[in-house]
Amino acid sequence: MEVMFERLANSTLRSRIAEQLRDAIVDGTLKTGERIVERKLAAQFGASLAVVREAIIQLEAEGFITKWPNTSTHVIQLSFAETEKIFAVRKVLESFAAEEAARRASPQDIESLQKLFMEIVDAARSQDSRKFVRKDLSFHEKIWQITDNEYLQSALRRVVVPLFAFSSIRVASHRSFDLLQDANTHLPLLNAIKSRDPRAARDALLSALTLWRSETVSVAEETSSQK
Amino acid sequence: MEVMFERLANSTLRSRIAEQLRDAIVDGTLKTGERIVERKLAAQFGASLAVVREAIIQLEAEGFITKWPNTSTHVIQLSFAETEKIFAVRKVLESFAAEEAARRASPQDIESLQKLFMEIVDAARSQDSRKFVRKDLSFHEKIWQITDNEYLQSALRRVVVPLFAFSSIRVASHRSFDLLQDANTHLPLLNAIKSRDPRAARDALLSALTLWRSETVSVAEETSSQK
DNA sequence: AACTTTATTATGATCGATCATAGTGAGTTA
DNA sequence: TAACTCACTATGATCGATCATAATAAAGTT
Repeated sequence: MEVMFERLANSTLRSRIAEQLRDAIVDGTLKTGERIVERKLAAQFGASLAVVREAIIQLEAEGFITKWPNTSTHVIQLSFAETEKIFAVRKVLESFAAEEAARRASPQDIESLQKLFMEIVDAARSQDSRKFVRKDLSFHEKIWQITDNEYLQSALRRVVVPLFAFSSIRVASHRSFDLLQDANTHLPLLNAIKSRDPRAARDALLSALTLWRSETVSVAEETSSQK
Repeated sequence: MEVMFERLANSTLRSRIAEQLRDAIVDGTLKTGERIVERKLAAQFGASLAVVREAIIQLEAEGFITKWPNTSTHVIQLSFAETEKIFAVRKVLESFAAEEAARRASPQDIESLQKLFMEIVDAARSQDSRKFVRKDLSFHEKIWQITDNEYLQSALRRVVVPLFAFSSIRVASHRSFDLLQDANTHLPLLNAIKSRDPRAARDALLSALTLWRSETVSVAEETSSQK
């Protein structure tokens, strides 16, 4: 008899450390611009400096961390201008992803998108901002995944995910009313994908992006002033 | 008196090792799919295992190297399907970059693009395939750089540069006739940017891409058969 | 002979220690 | 007081050694 087992957790120590750090940055546990001290992290993880450094180097290449050689290491800090540039790229990439997703989504895909959407709404209702940001990101990542194009996914991850580090700041400072409203900005996109309409998906994504952009940019302006 | 000095070369050992490896992969010195043994590299570079590993991890995140945890490390090997996916993303990203470059190119930018184009032609004439590939890539990178959008640049690097590892295979196996012809496929794009016509730049890029795609894909088909 | 089990080895993963740099602050000189 | 020099310290960069895994070869079992 063939029993099904869950895939084992990320094998190497490095990848697990990288994952934890990435999550912490995305959900705001590690704040934008915050200094990272390799030795401290190593002590916290109970791991050697070497693995932690390897994880950090990986995250640097993924765009979450900035290293100043021989000086210091920080969580990325996006300026206003940088945020604008990211959104310019995001527009191009994610609208393509939305189109593709609308073309290729299977019933299961749509089901799990639907589920993720409801989890976003739940998180909004319960004012759990960390969960909100994580589910929000999961929703987007699911769309990227539906495209079945790993390169599109990885480019989007590289470019878009760091933005969520800002989201978590914004989101944490708002009231539940705003969260719910924000959650609902995902609905038109979800519906367009449901009805497998690439054009509509593209349009829905683009108009939602305009909204998200202005929200994010305003946070970037505030935080960048603290140098 | 104030003397001008050149910026010193890449500071850290790791970054220099990463750079050398990247170049070697791009110009075909390290072949597609080839196994990489960390210890051997460390010995060759006269450096410790740790730094070499750090460089490798960085290059993995950049898409040049694949690590099989606890098993082995290889230069990327793109399958036919993967190449197709990359070109789908490249189309979206690089056409945007071409547009932007046409909008923003300064006279100096255009001059150095022109220069790079001539260097491509030179390399083609002298049948120096390594140089050809490197200059070809430099030409594209220059365009990306003109966009003044680091995120667009890094996404393009991540997605497109690994393709050049294939180019070097293709290019090395052809006769000079083809190299020259290939060099000239860049001309319409150059001209469109020169005349600052975003629309034309986009079109030129897209039609050249169709060509490059079919060339690259054919190599991917050959090499992927070797497992 | 075919198949399983057990050394052996190659090599990736991790560690603890050391080196090197850049920022800090005490001391020194003008 | 200001500016410069020089330890000192924090911490990133690098190293050499060891651990752990997976592929391979050898030995054993049926």
